[in-house]
Amino acid sequence: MYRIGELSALYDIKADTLRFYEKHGLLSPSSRSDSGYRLYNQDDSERLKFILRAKAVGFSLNDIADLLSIEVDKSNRACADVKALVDTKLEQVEAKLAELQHFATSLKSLSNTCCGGPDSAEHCSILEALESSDKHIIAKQEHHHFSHLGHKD
Amino acid sequence: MYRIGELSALYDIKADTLRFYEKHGLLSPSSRSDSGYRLYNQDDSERLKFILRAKAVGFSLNDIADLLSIEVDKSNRACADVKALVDTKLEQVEAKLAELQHFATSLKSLSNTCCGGPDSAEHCSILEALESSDKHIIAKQEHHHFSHLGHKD
DNA sequence: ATAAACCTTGGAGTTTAATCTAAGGTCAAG
DNA sequence: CTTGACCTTAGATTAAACTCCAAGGTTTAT
Repeated sequence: MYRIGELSALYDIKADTLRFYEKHGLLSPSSRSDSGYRLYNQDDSERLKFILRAKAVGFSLNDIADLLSIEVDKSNRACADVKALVDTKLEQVEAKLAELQHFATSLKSLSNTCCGGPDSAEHCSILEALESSDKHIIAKQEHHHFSHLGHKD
Repeated sequence: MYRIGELSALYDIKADTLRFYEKHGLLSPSSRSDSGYRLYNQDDSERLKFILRAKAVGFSLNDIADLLSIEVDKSNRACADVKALVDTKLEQVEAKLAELQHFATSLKSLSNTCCGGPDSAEHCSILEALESSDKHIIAKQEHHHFSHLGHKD
């Protein structure tokens, strides 16, 4: 069992943030001490980890509440409803994944192209890298027989 | 050349948002009409696309300004500085990618497990799926020896 | 030439997600 | 048995990212 200060320290957030999440229905401590202190158990901690992960990849607290509601009213929802909700979120996640992979490719290409030395960065630009990675994809489609050289997804 | 209303319509955002981005140094129109109307060109439009993509994957406008600054002061920065900045952002992107892949796996497993029918969703939970996908990974790693059980990160 | 639909600015208001403040209760250590 | 670090509540304040409003100028179609 963690008190609010212990759990918040564990995830490097403020105790206030945990109270805020509780007020907004995202995470309630599973019990209270005799004196009213919040007591969080391991499941509560897992749930918090989920919330923080989802937040880190760009979901709003409302989005996260939607996802968590799948658990909360488990037996009150038809499986079809749950599936629809999950599939919608899955589409969002996969769209984000595609964007991020695009970003990662561009950043890598930028990092590799860049001399890394003390010269001016005349040709270093994210936008150029994004453009050239677009072009690279097109080029790859037209020259697929070179695919064994630096194959990327 | 696009006027503010045209560009905002193109990306389904408010004209106010474009003025806000301008005020905060993220995107300025490359020119103005005689009467002072903002005129955005194709490069401006690309830059906006980048901003919206980065936002969608969870970067703050400050983060995005950092990334764009790589372009803005191109020849004023040493290549080494650019490389350091890019590599920092790349680490962030790859951390987000890992989180998202974790999510996508869990959501897929949830979607597959779920009957999708009119029955109650007794066993449908994101948290369970996240847990079980964790366990799955561990199970795979320890598949040949059952000597240690309950190993967790 | 005048309405409708655009645009300008400055400034105020909203939403989301915290974060802080005040006034007090709890608990372990000296 | 008091000091200091913790906790409680309600409510105020902050920061980021918009979003709206008022008062007026511009463009285009009838």
